[in-house]
Amino acid sequence: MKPLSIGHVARRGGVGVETVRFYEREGLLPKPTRTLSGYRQFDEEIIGRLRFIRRAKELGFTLNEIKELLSLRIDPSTTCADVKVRAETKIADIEAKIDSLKRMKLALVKLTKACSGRGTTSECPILDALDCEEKS
Amino acid sequence: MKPLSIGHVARRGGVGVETVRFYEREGLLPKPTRTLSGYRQFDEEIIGRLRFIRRAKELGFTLNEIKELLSLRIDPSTTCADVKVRAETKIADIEAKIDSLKRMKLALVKLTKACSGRGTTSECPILDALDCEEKS
DNA sequence: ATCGACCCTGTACCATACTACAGAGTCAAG
DNA sequence: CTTGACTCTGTAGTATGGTACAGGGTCGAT
Repeated sequence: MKPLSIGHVARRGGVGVETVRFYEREGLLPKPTRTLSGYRQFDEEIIGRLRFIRRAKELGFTLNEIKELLSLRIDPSTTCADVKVRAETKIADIEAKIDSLKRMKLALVKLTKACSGRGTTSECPILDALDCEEKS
Repeated sequence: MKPLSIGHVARRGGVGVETVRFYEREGLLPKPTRTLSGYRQFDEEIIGRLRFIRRAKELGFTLNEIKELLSLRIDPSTTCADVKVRAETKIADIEAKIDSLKRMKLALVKLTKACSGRGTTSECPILDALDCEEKS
């Protein structure tokens, strides 16, 4: 296998060159070997790793969580169950976010329903609700 | 009305002193008058404004959006309908976020269902799915 | 030999919403 | 008059996930 330049792996992994260097700094990618002139030399599997990162990001994992997933995979003593736990934790996180957003939405919907859409801002129930007079 | 110190409005508004100064810098609060020695002098209504900001944040508005809401309220030519449009836009934003999170969750649930939780990471369907072999 | 495309490091910057100082001045109570 | 609580400005740091240079060096083709 001939080594690939950073530009190559970036293109094929669907990220920018700067992003590859950023991931390397952050420990998501191993330190690659270098040519005599200092150029990074990657091999094919790094492209898979970049795609892994992209997919995990799409699933809502942060870079730190992805780093953990990657280290789980590398450590031979971890089991499939360990990975499953991470995924389940992430599902719970996502559910909590969804609930919170639903509550926000409900509150806003209530406000817009109360609002006729007519008149000036001085009689706007939306702003009034946010105002929440100190009197109370 | 006697003027209030920054510490007072911060406590009563439910935020920190630094946050009040930050909001002032960001244009969410008007520049207060000062004592001869340079201390800020707020009046009661600022506490309401701080609560307005807190509530709007809870509803998912960013500080920039809140700044707009506040300026809408101040500008006498804007109508209640203008505010309603902002609220409806925010509802649509929130719905989009919820949908995106639901898709993430679904994908993760599928993966965890495929995963027996037994065996080593080399046979983990979750990691495999993220891997997405280059062969394909 | 020269040109453009690529690569290197290091630093600074984007948005978001604060938070944490340092180092100084002020105010009110005892 | 001292002490402690409070305030001031200005700067820098937090986490997140990068992006954008500047100012160089290198590689391959012509």
